[in-house]
Amino acid sequence: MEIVKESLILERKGVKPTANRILVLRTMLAASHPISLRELVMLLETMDKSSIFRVLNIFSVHHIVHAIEDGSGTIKYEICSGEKFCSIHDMHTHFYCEVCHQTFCFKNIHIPEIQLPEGFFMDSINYMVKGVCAKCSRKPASK
Amino acid sequence: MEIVKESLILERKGVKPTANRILVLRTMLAASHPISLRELVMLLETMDKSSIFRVLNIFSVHHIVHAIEDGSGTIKYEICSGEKFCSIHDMHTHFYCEVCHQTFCFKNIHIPEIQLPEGFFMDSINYMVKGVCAKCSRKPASK
DNA sequence: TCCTGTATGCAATCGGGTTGCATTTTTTTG
DNA sequence: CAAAAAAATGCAACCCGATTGCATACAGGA
Repeated sequence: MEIVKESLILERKGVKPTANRILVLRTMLAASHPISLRELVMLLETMDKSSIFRVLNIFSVHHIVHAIEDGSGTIKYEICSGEKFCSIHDMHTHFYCEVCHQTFCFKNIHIPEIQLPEGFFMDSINYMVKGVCAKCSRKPASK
Repeated sequence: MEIVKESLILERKGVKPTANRILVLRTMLAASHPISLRELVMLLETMDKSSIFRVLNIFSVHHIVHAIEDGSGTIKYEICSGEKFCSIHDMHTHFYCEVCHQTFCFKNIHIPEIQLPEGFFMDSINYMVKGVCAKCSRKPASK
């Protein structure tokens, strides 16, 4: 329950730990799923959307979070798992439920690797599965 | 070089072959890469954006094209390869070049399958690799 | 304390995607 | 074949997430 846990994370990645940045990081750590800018705006009433946006950008550059596109149209952000940076082997599969519009992390399902053609260099991979999640597939029509 | 090739494709998939739809389909067949609505608007000066948009939607529903999200922020559309519909096994890997902003199809690299957790059902998969393409990696700074 | 660079909030803008509605075109029907 | 109905299209407007310009607030160093 250290108060400064977030500060340490930020400093270790070379980001000055301002109050807002700690706030964003703490909120994202508490969230159990990849989170959108919109959600963060709702959760952080004290912060402006643009400030959150800029914090997320800084976090991305410094490999504190990475963006995932789940096909919902809005970008989701997720805390990087690796200490140094996110390598392919740290990346995992994501699942987007078309019913409840939630994005799930399958942390234990790593992305299968492929062999790229000559001359192509990889920066990141996104393995997105769309469908219906366990909860929504259980209750057919709960509108 | 059959004039009615596109018509046949459309009819086989249950879509009435109007002039505009044939036009869109022909343009997409001619394009060697997944194409965005924006590109289609530029290529098809006679058609309105909303009309192209609606044609693409109809095509999607009838499995003539499918949408892929390459992480560029704009949706790309690609002709379905399968006769009947696009199954997982028809799906292939895509590559988005962060330099030239083009999306490539690796038609011969099929998406490796994963095992979903209990209760999760799959509709579609997107396997997106981001990085630098062969052409852009050859010429370092050609701005 | 003063100065400088960074961080932040506010408001405006941008752009892709989408929709409402009137018009045109096609199909159906008498 | 003409009238009526249905489908397709174009135009303009709208929605909404993402992004930026700018003025202010703040932190750290001289």
